[in-house]
Amino acid sequence: MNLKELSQILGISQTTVSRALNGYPEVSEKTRALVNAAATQYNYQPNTKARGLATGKSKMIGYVLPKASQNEMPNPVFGDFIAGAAQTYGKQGYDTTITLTENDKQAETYRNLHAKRSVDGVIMQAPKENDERISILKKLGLPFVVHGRSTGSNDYHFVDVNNTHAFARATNFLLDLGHRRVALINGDENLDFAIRRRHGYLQALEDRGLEIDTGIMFSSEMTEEFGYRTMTKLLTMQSRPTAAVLSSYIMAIGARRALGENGLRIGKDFSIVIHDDALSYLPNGSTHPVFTATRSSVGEAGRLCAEILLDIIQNPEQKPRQIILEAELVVGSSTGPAPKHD
Amino acid sequence: MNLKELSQILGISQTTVSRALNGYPEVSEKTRALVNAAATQYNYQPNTKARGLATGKSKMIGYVLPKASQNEMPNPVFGDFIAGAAQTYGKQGYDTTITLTENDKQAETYRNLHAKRSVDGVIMQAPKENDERISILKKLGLPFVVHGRSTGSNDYHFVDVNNTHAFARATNFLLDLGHRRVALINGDENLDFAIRRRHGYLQALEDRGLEIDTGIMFSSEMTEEFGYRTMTKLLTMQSRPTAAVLSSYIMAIGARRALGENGLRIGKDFSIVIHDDALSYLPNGSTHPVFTATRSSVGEAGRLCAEILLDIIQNPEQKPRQIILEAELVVGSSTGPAPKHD
DNA sequence: TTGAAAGCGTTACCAA
DNA sequence: TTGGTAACGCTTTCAA
Repeated sequence: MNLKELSQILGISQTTVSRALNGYPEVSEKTRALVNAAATQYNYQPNTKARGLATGKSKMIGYVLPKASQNEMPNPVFGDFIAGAAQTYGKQGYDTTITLTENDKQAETYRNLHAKRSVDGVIMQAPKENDERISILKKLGLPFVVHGRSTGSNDYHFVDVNNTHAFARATNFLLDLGHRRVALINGDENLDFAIRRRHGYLQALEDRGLEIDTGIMFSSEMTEEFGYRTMTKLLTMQSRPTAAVLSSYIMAIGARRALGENGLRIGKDFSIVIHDDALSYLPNGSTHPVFTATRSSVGEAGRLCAEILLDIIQNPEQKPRQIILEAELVVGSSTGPAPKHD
Repeated sequence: MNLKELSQILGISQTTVSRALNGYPEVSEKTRALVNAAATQYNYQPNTKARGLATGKSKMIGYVLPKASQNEMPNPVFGDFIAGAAQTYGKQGYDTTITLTENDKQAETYRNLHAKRSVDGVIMQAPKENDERISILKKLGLPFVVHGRSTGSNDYHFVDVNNTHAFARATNFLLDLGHRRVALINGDENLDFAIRRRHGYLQALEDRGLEIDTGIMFSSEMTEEFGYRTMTKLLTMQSRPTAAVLSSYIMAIGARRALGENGLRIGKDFSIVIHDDALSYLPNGSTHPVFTATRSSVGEAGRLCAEILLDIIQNPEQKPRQIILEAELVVGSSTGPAPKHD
């Protein structure tokens, strides 16, 4: 069923039918009622492409995912993120499209997306320092919102978590318990968020005048395996740490395994604090000893990104909206005082 | 840059330019070269909507996700699934669109997607028994491939894992070790895959004439929490099982925690076999003791679904292609013989 | 308040 | 081998 057919059935011009359906005020209530009834009856829905062509808008939001991060992106974090956003889009009649691309072809992908006019705006994720994608999007004039921040430029819209603060607090939490050697098990420090987390960790140590030991600071792709290997390594050190701050729940699972294998009990022999952006697989009211976690809701971030993006699509030329969310501190049962050690 | 502008620059008609770009044979090599050069130079990309309108194809594949399954879908499994597929789409110039919808409005969403002509085909996931979505998609004439199967009808394209076999084998594996009371910790048995897994488990027990005890068979949403609670419950039973088959890795993490808290060692005091569709966060060559796992690659399934879908979009009226993948059996180090018990 | 017609950027048909 | 033109299905301008 298309407009032409519908208007013929009704014996009214396409113009009027279109106007009635789109809520133009100049349509008489009588015809509007007629038209709406018929539209419902025949389940008429305007052809997306035709409408888009006529209006110059595609009503589509793009997400570009680099293939290289297949282990990183299509994980619970990304799922939560896009789920939070999709809801907002849906309400305003926008759809979501995902494009997978080579890691080094992201810029090109954005360019093409724009050239083909297939999206009205995009969300950019996982920025690096001085991320080139930002300048390209700016040059293209394609509306975009960044999830995260890219140190280096400042005039773009973003939603980020206060990673620095979250990690400073997490580290302080352990220092307050009396720990003096606290390890850092961080995500890939090519990414901006991991750099900030590191800063927070270092800041907390420096504030107390504690010595920095890069030998107990680790950074890599956030996998269970990396958590396991790193914790195993930590435990064999001669002057071994008594606590650690971890950059994701999945790494913590690996770390926990390593502790278990070495007969160490969490909170007794070794304390950890985990930061995770999602923790979505842990339902509320969980009996899980989350140890001590700082958690940020990536779903919330996704929703905020979506709202800002739709707003700037509809009225551009706003000055950058920049939102920094505070991570929530969840104190569980398993982080005890510093064990006596060495 | 659009066709008109490009053709004016070249001093050639739009028709010819379009033909050159689309590889029509009747274009002279000279003009084709000219056109291609100019297209590259100006980064001309045909407007998706205009092309779609003219050709009647949208070059879009739809994924409809029910909100209710926010804990279920936007998880590693879904991520892997869509990542595998997106690659195939990309190669053939298709894009992917995701629509989030209320759980009970999925049928409506498919209908609208079709009415708006915004997709050429869809992938359907997580079928129930006699899933109504299948009959609706058939009625609409919208090409679709199901990831999984829906007992009840048979004339549709699908890619599924042999869940029955995987679980029969997993159970037999434990029975072969001497276990006689093997528990089942399954996913939500409203879903077809979980029903099949249950069948496989029961089959293995029946084949040996063992008694079925529904008191040690559990089914719910697959979360760590459920794994923890269930295992805890199992361990307090007076005639407690000595082994269990688990329906996902995330539940196994919870189960492992329960075992640890009760001082039981996996493979010594209690054996488990895990089935998981993804295990993507466990890199290859992992030192992780996957215990014993049967694993199926959901990425592979995603790719196959994508290939079939593109094929039936291009030439419909094929008889149903139905692929059943065998899960891989990964034997780790931690599943020991049946512990002496009671 | 309604309608005719132009226009959005392609592809595809028919002539040349 | 090339070009003019209709058609895709909608919105929007202009007239009535």
